[in-house]
Amino acid sequence: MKIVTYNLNGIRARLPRLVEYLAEQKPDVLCLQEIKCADDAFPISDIRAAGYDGVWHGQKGFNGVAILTPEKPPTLRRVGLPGDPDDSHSRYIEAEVDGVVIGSIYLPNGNPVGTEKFAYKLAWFERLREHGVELLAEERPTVLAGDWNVIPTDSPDDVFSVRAMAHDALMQPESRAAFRRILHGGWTDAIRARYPDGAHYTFWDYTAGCWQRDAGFRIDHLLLSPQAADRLLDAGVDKDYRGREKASDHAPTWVRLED
DNA sequence: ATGTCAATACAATATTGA
Repeated sequence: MKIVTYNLNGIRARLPRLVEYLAEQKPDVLCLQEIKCADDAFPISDIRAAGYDGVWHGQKGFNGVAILTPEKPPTLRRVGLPGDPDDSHSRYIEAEVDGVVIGSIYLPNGNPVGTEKFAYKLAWFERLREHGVELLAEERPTVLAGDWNVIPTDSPDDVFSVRAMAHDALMQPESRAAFRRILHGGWTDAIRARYPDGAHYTFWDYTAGCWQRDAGFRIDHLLLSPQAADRLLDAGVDKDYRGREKASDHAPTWVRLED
């Protein structure tokens, strides 16, 4: 079972990449982020024409998440993260696929540091941790997949330049502590479980020739519950999609679980 | 600081968010 997370950076602008990915990789579950479209603008007919269906939580202009599956849509469990009824951002959707619980996450970027945006990021992180505790209590195979907007460590395996990114919200001690606190609650970072070392970047900025000089970092993560981690066969990044025409700035990142 | 991009408001460019 191949479960993928892919921050599209605009589903309409990226429709050729999306359809191509479905045809070439045939994921069993595809979690999307930054679809950047309202619910009624979601291109479901194109997705159905590609043999997939889905559930989505859109928003005009920015944010927006979805979960796609072959043939029929997954069983929707939740739209939006609990804990703040005033949160208007579309950043979380949760569904069940073949007995596996899947959350598609678009965690707030949080830049610039020291503003309300950074405070919102940390608050959202904590709400996600609390929801994760509820999910773990179910003791089921569960995957929280998405753009977590956090670079876990200073290692060159996680970030091309500590100096260049030092003041970014993705690298702040508070962001990392929030991520670690979730991991320490019992979740497994799939890429690092499969590959303790080695650069597995998932994002390369459009500016400054970052892709051409491999100036990337690792922010798209799949966190596994113990019941999912027991079934982990492989994990990786489909890096070549970043180098294609009209590419997203993220690459699809995936796990394969034993059926 | 950006060698960039997408979406929006608006009507050719500026703003926002990344």
